[in-house]
Amino acid sequence: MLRLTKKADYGLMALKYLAEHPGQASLSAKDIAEAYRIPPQLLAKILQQLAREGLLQSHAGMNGGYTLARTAESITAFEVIRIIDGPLFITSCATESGTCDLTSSCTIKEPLARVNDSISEVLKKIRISDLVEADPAHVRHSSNIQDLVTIQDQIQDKIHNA
Amino acid sequence: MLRLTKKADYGLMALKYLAEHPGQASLSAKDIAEAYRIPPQLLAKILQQLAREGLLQSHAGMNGGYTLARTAESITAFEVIRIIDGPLFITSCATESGTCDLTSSCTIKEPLARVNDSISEVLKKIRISDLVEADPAHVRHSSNIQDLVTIQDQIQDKIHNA
DNA sequence: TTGAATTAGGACGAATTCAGTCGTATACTC
DNA sequence: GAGTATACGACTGAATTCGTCCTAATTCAA
Repeated sequence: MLRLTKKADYGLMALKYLAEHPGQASLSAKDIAEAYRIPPQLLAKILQQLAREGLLQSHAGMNGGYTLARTAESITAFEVIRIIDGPLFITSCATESGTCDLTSSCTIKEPLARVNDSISEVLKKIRISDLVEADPAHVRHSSNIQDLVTIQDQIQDKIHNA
Repeated sequence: MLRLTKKADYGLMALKYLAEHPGQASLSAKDIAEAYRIPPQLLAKILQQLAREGLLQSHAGMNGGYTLARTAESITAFEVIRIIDGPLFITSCATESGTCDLTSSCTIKEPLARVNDSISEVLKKIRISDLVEADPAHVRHSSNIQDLVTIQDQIQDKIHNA
């Protein structure tokens, strides 16, 4: 099925929310959880992870909470997913270095490693700021996303004409 | 983690194996399972699924087994994965039509739906025949894969120069 | 300085998904 | 009919994911 975990989803949503409310003082896990109806304690742990990895700045105590530690433009979906879900491997046997550590019997992995890379690259192009502007009515005009769509078309054409 | 299930892996491996042995009469699930040290009964079910969906031609009885129902060039990794793992959704709430069926609270989904599309496209470019020629030493010259890599570079450039 | 709000984080359990097995029926070949 | 396969549903155990609970530690403010 190749899907993100809910945690990663929640993490992206939370970062988006923070990016949407830049003026305010820090927002608590509870605030964000209520906004999206996410289990608060679960979200809390996700935010802690993101803070530990330097994506968020945390602030304990009264009126505490989280703020983005970096700009929304500089945080990619790839980073977020990687922090929350761990390294992304499409195959079940690949290692971080890119090769398969099973027996030589599995030779499928080489091309799939490339798929893996492609997915990574796509995710690296998606920034938190892209999520913010992603109002369904206007998303087609979002520059970065549009780039991806365009290039997707190029791929189509290229293969088609091959 | 965003990974394929073992079943999908096994399915791809089996198809690759069949594509590599075109001359022979049909190969049994047991034959293939032994070649890759996969649990035979598990592989059997996977092959049954693929046969049901028209990717394989099955043949019961003595000297029976499976053969590719279509050419290795015409079967894509996307199809295989979809048949085995079901529709591929990167988000946990997306529907087959592409939109999110949760409350409006989750607005992340639009851009991620595009990621989803991108991944699908990449997987559609990988054909079983690509797996066959994917000897590590020569994979870089495999035309189709090379296309992907090249286009990936184009994406890099395009974004970089934006 | 006390108390409420908040982050930090470990331990745990429930729910779901995945992997693999078993048993039985059916089809085909010899 | 015997032997070899596929077909397929039911089931179990393992792994993963999801979510909760509990207990600190931190910070602010009255």
